[in-house]
Amino acid sequence: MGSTSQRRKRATIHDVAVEAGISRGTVSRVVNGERYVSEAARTAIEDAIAKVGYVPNTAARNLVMQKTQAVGFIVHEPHSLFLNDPNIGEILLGANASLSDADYQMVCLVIDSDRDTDRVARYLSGGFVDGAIIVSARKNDPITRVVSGLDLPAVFVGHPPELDDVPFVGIDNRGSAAAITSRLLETGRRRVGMIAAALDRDSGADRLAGFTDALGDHFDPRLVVEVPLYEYSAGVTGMRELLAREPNIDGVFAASDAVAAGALEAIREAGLSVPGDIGIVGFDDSSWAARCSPQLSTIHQPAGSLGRRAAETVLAQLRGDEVKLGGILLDTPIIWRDSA
Amino acid sequence: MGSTSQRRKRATIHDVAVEAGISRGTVSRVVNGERYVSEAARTAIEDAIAKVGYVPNTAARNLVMQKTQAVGFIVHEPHSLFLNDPNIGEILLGANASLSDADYQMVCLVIDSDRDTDRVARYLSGGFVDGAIIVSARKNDPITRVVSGLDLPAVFVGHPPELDDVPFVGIDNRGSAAAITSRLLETGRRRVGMIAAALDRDSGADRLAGFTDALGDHFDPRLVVEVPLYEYSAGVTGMRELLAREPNIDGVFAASDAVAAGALEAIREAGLSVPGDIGIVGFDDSSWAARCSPQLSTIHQPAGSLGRRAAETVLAQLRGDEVKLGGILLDTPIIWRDSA
DNA sequence: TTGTAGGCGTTATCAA
DNA sequence: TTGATAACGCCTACAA
Repeated sequence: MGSTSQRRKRATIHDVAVEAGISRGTVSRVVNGERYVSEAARTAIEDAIAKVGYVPNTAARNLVMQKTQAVGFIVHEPHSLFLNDPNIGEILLGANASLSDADYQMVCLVIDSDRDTDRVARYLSGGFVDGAIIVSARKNDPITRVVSGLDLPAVFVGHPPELDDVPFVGIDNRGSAAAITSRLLETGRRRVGMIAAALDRDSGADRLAGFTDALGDHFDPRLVVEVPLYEYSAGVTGMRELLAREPNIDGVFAASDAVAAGALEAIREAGLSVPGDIGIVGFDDSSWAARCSPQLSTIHQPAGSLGRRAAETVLAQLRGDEVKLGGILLDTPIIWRDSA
Repeated sequence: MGSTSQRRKRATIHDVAVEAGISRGTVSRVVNGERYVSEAARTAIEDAIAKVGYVPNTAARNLVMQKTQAVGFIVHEPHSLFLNDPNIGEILLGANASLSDADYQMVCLVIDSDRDTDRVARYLSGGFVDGAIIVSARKNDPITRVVSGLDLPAVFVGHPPELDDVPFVGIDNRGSAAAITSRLLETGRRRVGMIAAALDRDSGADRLAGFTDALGDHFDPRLVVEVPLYEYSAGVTGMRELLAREPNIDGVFAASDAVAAGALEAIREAGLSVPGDIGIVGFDDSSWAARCSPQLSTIHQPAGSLGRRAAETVLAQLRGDEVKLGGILLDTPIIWRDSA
């Protein structure tokens, strides 16, 4: 028993016109709800539409209208990050909300291999979308090249590496990191270290820089351990390493909440207490933060707002508004809870 | 300083043809790498393409080719679920992998409101995709109606409510739930309860049914507490309730790993130990499972494979192959760890 | 208020 | 090997 039920050809405006005995022009008017259509014609056409099961072919419409009412949301992340990053989902939802309000369809394109990169580049070039929101671009990214070559209205979430004259929305990772580190210092901790992650990316490097800023003369490179990704497991190993290097450590800035959660685990397994023995702070204010015990003191990353602002920025470009190049930085309040 | 750099009109095949002094037909052949083009013509055209910055308009191509090489991946979930469900991401990646191999573009459409539903329905009808993969359809879902009205090649992930004669790929929630409950029973637990979640969905209802099956005569409705979603916080409250109803409970089947993780927290806060006092098992084998302490005994849900199989199923339909209606059920091995 | 016809950017058929 | 030319399905002046 197969599903081979003759896939019948889709009805076109022409079919409707024939069925209703009225010209295609008028059918088109009815479909698009325009004025100047007689009641008689309208009902006849509506009947015909129902009868032949007509549904407009948007691709054809786009071709003639030269626009698609769609915006691409491009996520370029390796598996593990895409699945674990607590922010991407919120950014996506925020962007979708704004786009949806403006009656634009968000089309999410996932890049997970070089083949994907090429195909997405083609897709973008193909005129399927009127604009693009790009999350976590890489340096020397073909996508970036395509976008600027086409001068497709686009906005980046996070500072695109090596690109300064493009609109982007992000946060001040460095300043935020410095702020929460200072706050941690103010609680009287003397030996504070950092589990730095993702140093190959702006966010990671900036958070480390902020940490360094805040420590000033007290900065001790031995108290910084580097891990590859913003991951729970990286937090565990990172913290173990830190403890090995400096058993008397009493404060830790983890590069993200997930890392902090892992660190908590390592501290617990070492028989130490938080915040008693060690004060620890994270970054993101993701669901990890409230779920840990004790709950994490952290930096709030306004992921939903990032998505919304990004969407609004491309929408503005689409409208033809002036858009300021360079970054829009959103606020990142410190959320002080129990872990420090 | 605005970004108002005259968005110049995109070059078309026609422009290239004029520039190269050759007909559009030949240009098209070059673009599509066909044979029977003289070297001279080819290089002339390639130069012209580079000169005018030509990039094919895929929308136009699709119109005439009557296909798009794209498949929609439709996620219909409320915010919190979409962000927290550990499976969706893996399903998406699995589907993308298969689609990518077949040189299809996956376009992910997120439905987050009624407006979204309508727009996605339009998008699907619009001829932008050749097929669709639908995750977590609702009963009486407009999307489902559109898909079947269009008879667009489609496959569901999970059993679509009230629909039996459509292809879908899923797992045997009921059997799996019964299996792990039995396994828990075999460890000698006498008072075992369940934190049942998402009973308004097939997966949730089936897991409860499986639990009931396994318990047989020993089933005690007082030991089942219902929570709305597969969430950590639901696990915390659910477990507290269970403990309140039956302080001597010594076994728990949580409807998902996230729920189990929450239950662990509630058990800890009650001063009880796992697996000493209470044995607990989960469902999903998501990242929660390995992250808990003790690590969770659970059912492995093959999310990546679900995505791949789903993609292969629509790809098969696209090829015109016979596709068996009804479900393909994937294996769900028990992963026995430390929590029971 | 309605019909006609041209064009959107490609591909594909068929002569040349 | 190449060039016309007709679709593809739709919108939109323009004319009636």
